[in-house]
Amino acid sequence: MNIGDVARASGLPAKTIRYYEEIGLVTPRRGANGYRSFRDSDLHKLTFLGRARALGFSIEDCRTLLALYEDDHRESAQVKQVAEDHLARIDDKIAQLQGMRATLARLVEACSGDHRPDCPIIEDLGQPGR
Amino acid sequence: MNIGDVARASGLPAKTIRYYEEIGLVTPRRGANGYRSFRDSDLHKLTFLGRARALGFSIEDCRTLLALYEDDHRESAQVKQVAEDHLARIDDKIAQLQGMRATLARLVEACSGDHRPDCPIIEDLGQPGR
DNA sequence: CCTTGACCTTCCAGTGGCTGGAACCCCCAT
DNA sequence: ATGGGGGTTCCAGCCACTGGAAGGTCAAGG
Repeated sequence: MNIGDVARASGLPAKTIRYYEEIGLVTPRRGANGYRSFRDSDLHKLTFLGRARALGFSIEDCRTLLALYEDDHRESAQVKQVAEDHLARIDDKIAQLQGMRATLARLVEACSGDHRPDCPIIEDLGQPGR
Repeated sequence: MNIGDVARASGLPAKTIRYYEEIGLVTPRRGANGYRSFRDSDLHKLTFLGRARALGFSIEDCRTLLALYEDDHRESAQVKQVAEDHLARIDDKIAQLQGMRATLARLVEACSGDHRPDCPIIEDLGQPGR
């Protein structure tokens, strides 16, 4: 399979696949013409990566998960640990965004949004604390 | 005021303040020794920026908001528009993260997390579709 | 006067995870 | 021979900083 084929099959852009090769996540062979030649196992890996990335795992997490994916002697506890850590980070992010959202929503609601310059949003941003 | 003073007062790292100067968000004067010399108005701007950034506004949004902050003839509708757009982006992000969270939490729960290799998380990631 | 140490300066490089573009090669159909 | 749709490499850029090196400045203490 050429890069275009695996791109279509995995849903990843060809550019991303080249990048993944560059950082050592996949190592396709090369044909006589210099083209990358992907095996089924490469496609599986790329699909795995696409899915893991879609769940927000970092590239380094993906590297770890991929190693576990390939390792018949993995312990599910290792996988679970990575996933739980990631889950905690997601929760942090959500909490942070919800904090912003709450403040912002309050300000937006308080702003008349008309032709006058008075604006609670600007006023709040001008305040040091909170 | 030197950069250290405004850094303490605004809560922004000195590095960040230099960066903000570089991209034209603040333009402190310079003393005879080459040191940046910040006026009160500069400090106000930096505080404003710190607050806006903490609410997740992009640098470009901050540039716009800062211009409105400085403009006595602004219309609050302009400010509100920027804030509402940002709010919508935050909501998108929260929704996306909650989607990830839901999937991930389900998988984590299903994983026994013991010494055996069988793992629903890895299995799910290995699946092409959702 | 000299040293120390805290402060300031600039410049360069790196982060994460791609993405766009230029310039070029390869292969097949017309 | 030509055109189009693959493929290749390499370089630059995105965002918003952050770290570090190498050096200049200033005030206090010995």
